[in-house]
Amino acid sequence: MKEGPNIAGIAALIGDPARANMLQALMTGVALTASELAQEAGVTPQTSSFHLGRLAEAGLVTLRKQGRHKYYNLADADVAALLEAMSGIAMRSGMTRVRTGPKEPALRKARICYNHLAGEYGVQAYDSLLAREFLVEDGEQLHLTGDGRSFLSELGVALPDKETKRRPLCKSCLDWSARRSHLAGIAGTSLLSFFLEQGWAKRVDGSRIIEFSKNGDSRFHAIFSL
Amino acid sequence: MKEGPNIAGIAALIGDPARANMLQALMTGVALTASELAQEAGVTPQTSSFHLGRLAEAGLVTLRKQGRHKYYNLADADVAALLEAMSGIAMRSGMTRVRTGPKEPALRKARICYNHLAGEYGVQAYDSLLAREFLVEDGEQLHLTGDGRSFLSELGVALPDKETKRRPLCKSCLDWSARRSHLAGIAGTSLLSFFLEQGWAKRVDGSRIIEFSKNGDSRFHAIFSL
DNA sequence: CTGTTGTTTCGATCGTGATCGAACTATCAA
DNA sequence: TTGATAGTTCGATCACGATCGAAACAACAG
Repeated sequence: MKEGPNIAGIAALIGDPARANMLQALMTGVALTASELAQEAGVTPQTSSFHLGRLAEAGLVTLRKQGRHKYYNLADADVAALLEAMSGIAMRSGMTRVRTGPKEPALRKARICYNHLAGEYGVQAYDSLLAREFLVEDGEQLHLTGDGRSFLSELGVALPDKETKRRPLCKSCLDWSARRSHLAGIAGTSLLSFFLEQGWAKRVDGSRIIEFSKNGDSRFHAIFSL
Repeated sequence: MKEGPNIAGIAALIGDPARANMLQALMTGVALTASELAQEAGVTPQTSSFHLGRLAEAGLVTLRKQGRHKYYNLADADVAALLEAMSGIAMRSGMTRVRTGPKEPALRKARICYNHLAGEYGVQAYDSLLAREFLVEDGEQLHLTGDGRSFLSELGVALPDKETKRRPLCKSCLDWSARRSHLAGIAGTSLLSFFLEQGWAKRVDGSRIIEFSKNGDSRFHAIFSL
């Protein structure tokens, strides 16, 4: 009897602890199999299967089968952004899990968000590109300028020739820790890949933490100074 | 055993149909009493009280008592933004309520989001202010320029002298229908009030729809042209 | 003081949905 | 073929949380 989209539906979906754990695990950006996600959520494979079915049905995750495995991913950067936003509100509501480990500071510094770089490093890169007008904001639209394109290319960051509407080259994503935007979209993904390939940074075990080496850190700040 | 904020907590909170209805009702920006919200959600006052207690505890809503009434509001523009983002995903997931009424087009055109203007009109105003550099983006920060301030003042929009960190003058809010940003913050609130006071637009019953009069429409487009 | 209305607390009920055991279907490796 | 691993479907269980009746408390109007 009420107008509007069914908020409660997706919220209830994310509201289950097992599913929430799965989604958070997928925030690392890596594709995970059903059983890995079961492990991650602390449930048996059957229940995992049940939950993943619901998540896929709602379009929150996508899957591609490969042999006898099914690899799951977050459906979209939008979904990732939603989860980030929710993290932000959960944070300040004091609804942190009891054990707020020592990992958290590291998470604030640099972490992976779906498939791009977030945290202080992510925000700094974003602001730096913006300041030099390598990146321009136009409403919510975000565009890479000609200068910006050549800048990244010379650096060695791989970029596709042209962008489509479905997969925008640049996109801003809200950050729960810094309360600022950072770079998402294809360019964001490529940039993170670049850092990892150069060995300037690497992932920490199965968490979302990105750790910069001493060398990588100075390189990063040289390139993305303000 | 897991790091990070408890996403599942707030999601579960929003996931209950009754609470979701309440929150959506509060998206109109008006303060509502506990019994009005009970009506809105289709539950008895007791259950309403129960739910509101939980929502307030989690910091999703705030309340101020006035006599024997308790007026509830969304806690924050951030909460409103989260609900908007969720609407967006619920939309495209095809999780709309069975009866997708004729209201929806009107909602896309212009609607109230917490306490500011959203929809096509909101986006246009935002873009227009940005194009004339009355508004500048700086990361996620948003600033009103001197020109912008005098522009709005001359128009007749009331603005406070200075902004605090807690209540920023300008803020961008993501739009589920247009997938763009629109203006939130104090300036956004004042702007909407201005439209309503001038009689250029008015609310439709208890919904989120904002309806512009023929005169108001032409005035609006004259001011916020692109 | 006695009514009326708004809101809350308590207790009991009841339904929905998460969970797992068991059995079943795929895919691959010998 | 046999065996092993990944994933699913079915059915039954079980707990949590939403719900409401009854009764209390709070704020007002006579």
